[in-house]
Amino acid sequence: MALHLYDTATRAPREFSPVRSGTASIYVCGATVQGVPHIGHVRGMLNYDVLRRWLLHSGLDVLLVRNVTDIDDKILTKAADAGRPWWEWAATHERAFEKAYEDLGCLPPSATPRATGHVTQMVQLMERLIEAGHAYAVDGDVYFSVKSFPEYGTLSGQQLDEVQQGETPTRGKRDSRDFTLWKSAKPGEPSWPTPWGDGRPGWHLECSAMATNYLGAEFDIHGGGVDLVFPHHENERAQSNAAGDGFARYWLHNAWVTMSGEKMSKSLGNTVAIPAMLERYRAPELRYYLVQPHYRSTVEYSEGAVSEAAQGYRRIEAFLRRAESAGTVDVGPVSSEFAAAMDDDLATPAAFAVVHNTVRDGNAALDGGDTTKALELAGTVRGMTGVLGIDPLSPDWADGGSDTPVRDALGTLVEALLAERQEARAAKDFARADAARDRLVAAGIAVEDTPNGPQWTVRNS
RNA sequence: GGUGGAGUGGCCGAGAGGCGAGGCAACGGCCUGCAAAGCCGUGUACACGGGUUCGAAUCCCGUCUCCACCUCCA
Repeated sequence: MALHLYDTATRAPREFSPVRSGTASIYVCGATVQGVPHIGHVRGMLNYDVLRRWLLHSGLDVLLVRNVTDIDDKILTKAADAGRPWWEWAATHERAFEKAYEDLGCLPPSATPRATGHVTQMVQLMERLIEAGHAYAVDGDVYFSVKSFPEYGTLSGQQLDEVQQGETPTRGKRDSRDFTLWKSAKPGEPSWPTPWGDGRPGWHLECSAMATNYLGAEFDIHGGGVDLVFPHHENERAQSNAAGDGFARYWLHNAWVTMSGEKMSKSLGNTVAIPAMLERYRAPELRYYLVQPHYRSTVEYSEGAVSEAAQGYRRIEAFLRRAESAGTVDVGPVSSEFAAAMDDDLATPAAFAVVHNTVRDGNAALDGGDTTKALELAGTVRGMTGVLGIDPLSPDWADGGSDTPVRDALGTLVEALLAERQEARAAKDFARADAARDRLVAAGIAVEDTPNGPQWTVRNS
């Protein structure tokens, strides 16, 4: 079975076949860098990271472009409120987003273009649109003429006559539904020169210009959150197709993270910031939580659900650690059930079920002394969790070197207490043995007796 | 008003006409000095009311509730 992806434009899964054989090109709408990343932002990007890993695993070369909207009304407003330069505000939050993505194991994009760096491409696109009669300039503003493009609305299923019109009708528009490509300069705001006067980019235009600049006039996949379907992606598609570009062949949209049933968003103030989450959970645990549900299903955030997910991750991790003490665990091939699940529109819930079934079989093999089989199963678990980006044995999650002296010191102390406990156990002085274990547990260290002697781990939550 | 999505066992979360995904929690068993981990076992859930069918959580009709987009949003 070949990979099928659900395409918003056709409302059905379609077999994936790339424009250029051997290469998959993906454009994902990245963040408007105006604030701190929350788990909703990251959830979407994680979904595309899993898609990318699966495409890579399938033998394709993958180009993934994730843009940065670094100029926008909100950035200007918030920076002004904070008394900071707009460009500094944007750069600061861009770094915060980059860090969150990186911390959670997103592979680095092929490019992360910023809107402010692509004004030339935007001007060129507007020139083409104006020439073709799809756009017009009025007093320094440039608008896209919605009526000039009959297919407008087909991506989102909106009927043009039913589209509610914006509350603030801009004068100069020929039709109130026309959308802004370029905004004329206002006093005190940053601006760039164009043939129609100084101004700054409209949101929709920048994505069209950047996507085609890096991926070509026609590329494979355009992704983003469901909220972007209309108007953002509808507008992008209209602009680019009207200008004669084939643009995206598949439109993917990920669902929300909600909290108490409502969309997590800055305006509602119900966000859970990534840095705060990473203080309480390890990155792969949080990633497990966000990647296990299907990408088109809403995830209802709750503290309990995250810690349950963390438990699930630890089950996989514990199996691989057990296997490691029995022999070398190399990354192996994924199972056919896993591949079938991933090919079915990235059915990660089914893929996780396969992983857990394999873990169970692997644990049973270890219990039964069948080391060869156990190591083989552990290898496939690594292969599968690698595709999901949560391989517990991946160097990505290894502790940094900075706290190595601390760990060594801790290890020495723990080993000393464990030695004392072993001594007491050997002497059948179980009260003293348990006292030693209790001291460790109280300090947050779990002790497990294994055929290879006692093992200890720091329990961080 | 238009468009799209959702209501599943104690919890999370899949599935989509028949054989109870998977995880977490719980209980029993094995193992263990005791634990922990692991393995084995235990659950008849699909918003409500009708209908179709040998058979429905899955199809049809109706009802209720919730969410999202149409303004910035992953």
